Amino acid sequence: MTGQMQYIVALPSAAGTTVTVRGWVQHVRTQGKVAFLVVRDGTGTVQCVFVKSQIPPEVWERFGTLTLEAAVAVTGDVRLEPRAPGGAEIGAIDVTILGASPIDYPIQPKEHGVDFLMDNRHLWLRAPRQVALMRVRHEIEQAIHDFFYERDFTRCDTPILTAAIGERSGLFSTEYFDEGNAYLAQTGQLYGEALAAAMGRIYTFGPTFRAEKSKTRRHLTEFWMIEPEMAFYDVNDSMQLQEELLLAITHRVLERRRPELAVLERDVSHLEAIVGPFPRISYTDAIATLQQKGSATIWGEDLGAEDEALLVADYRTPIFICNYPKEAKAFYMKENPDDPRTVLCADCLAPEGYGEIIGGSQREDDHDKLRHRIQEEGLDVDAYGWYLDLRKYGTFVHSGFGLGLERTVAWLCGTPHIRECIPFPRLMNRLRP
RNA sequence: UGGGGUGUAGGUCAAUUGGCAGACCACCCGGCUGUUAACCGGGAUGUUGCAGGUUCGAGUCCUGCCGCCCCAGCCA
Repeated sequence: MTGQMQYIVALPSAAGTTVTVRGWVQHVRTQGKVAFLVVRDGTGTVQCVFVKSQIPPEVWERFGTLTLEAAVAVTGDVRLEPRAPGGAEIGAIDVTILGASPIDYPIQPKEHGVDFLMDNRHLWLRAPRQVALMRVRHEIEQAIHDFFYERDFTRCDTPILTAAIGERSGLFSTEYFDEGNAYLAQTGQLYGEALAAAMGRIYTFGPTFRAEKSKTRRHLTEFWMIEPEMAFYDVNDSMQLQEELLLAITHRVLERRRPELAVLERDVSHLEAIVGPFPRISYTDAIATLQQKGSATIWGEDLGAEDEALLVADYRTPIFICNYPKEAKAFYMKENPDDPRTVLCADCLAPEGYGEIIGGSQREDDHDKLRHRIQEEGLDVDAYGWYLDLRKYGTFVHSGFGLGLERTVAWLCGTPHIRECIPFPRLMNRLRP
C-alpha cells in the first residue's frame, strides 16, 4: 500500500492526506498495542504511530521486525500534532522494509567514545549532531561563495599536485613520472597571486595538505581553505575584507541555521555578539600586553596558544594581530616600511579560544627584496622563477589571506575538536574510513 | 617529538588491602493503547590491549611494547 510520496519536511502541508515516506529507522518503541517508529529521510524526522487494532495483523507483525537504521517506506495519514517536532506525525497503516539492517548496528542512542565513533564515521554521520554540523558547514561554504560572487571575485582552482613551493612545513610527496616528486599543495596562494594579476580579485576554495605531526584539536592533515588574493589591496584593505567576510558568514548561519545550532546546543549569544569593527592590535603592542599579564614571551618570538588565549580573552569578537617579526613569518610577506624588523601581515583570532582562523599578509612586491628573502630562507631560487616573474612584469601591490574552513565551522558550532567539522577527517593516525 | 592520562562484555563504565570479573545500555523472551534515550519481569554476554615478571593467588603490583585521549610545538 502506498500514498503520495513525500519528504518529511513537507508533511505539515500534506495534513489530511495519505502519504508514503522513505527513510531510515532512527528509533522504535512499543507500548503494548501501540507502537512508535521515528523515521529520518534527510529532510527531517517524523514519528509514525502504529495502532494494533487499526492495521492488518501482518503489518503489526512486520513492525516487530524493524531494526535500527533499516531503510523503510511508511504509508499513513498525516495529521498535525503540535507536540511533534516538525508539527506533524503519521498514523501508519503500512510499513515496508526496503533495506534490512542487522541487529548489530554499532552506534546506539547512547554515549560512545570518540575513537569508536571515528572507526564508524561512515555511520556516525547519520547522527543528528553530525547532520547539523554538516549543514552548518555547507551554509558557511555557500555564504563564502555568495560573498565573493556578489563582490565580483573570480573563483579559481589551483593545482593540488605541485613541485616543491610554498611554505616550509611538512609536505606529502608522491612519485610523479619522470619529474621526480610531486607534493600535495599546502597552499594555493602563490598560484593565486598569478591569477590576481590576470583577474584582479580572485579566491580559491579547495583542499590543503600538511604533513605536520600535529596532534591538537585545531589541526587536520587535510583541510579546506579559502584563499582570496586581491590586486591593489594593502594589508588594511585586506583586513577590512576579512572582517566583512566573517560578519557575512556569521550572520548567514544565524539567519538560516538556528535549528542546527540548537541541535548542537550552541550558545548563540556568543555569535550574536559578533559585530565590527574587529580590534587591530600590533604584535608589538600585543607583546607588551602579554608581558603585563605575566607571559614570558619576548619580542621576536611567535605567539603561543596560551598567548593567543590571553589576548582573545578581553574581547567578544575576532581580533587581528598585525605586523609580526619577519623571522616568525613566511618569506613572501612584505617588509613593513615603518619598522623593517616586521612584515605587513595579520592573523585573525576567533573568540572563545578557537584560535587562528585566518592568516594573511600583504605580499612582497619588490623583485629584488623577494629574491633576497627566498635566498635567505635557503630556498631554491630557480624553483621560484615564475613567482618572481610576477614582480618582473608589472608588479603590483597585493594582499591575500587564508581562511580555515574547519576552524570556522568549529568556532561557529562550538565544537571542542575540529575533527567533527569535516565528513571524513584525516589526522596523523586516521586515514580510514 | 616532549609532558600528563587511559586501556575490563558489542557500547559506557565499576571491581575496597592482591582473594569467585560485575552493572547499565544494546540484544532475545514476556507484559503494557501516547511513548519521547519509555517502563516492568526474565535470559544470554569476557583472550581484563600485548609480552614477560613477582606471588599460593594479578583486572589490581613491576618491566617492556602497542593503541587511544588531552596539552605543547608546527599552522588554517
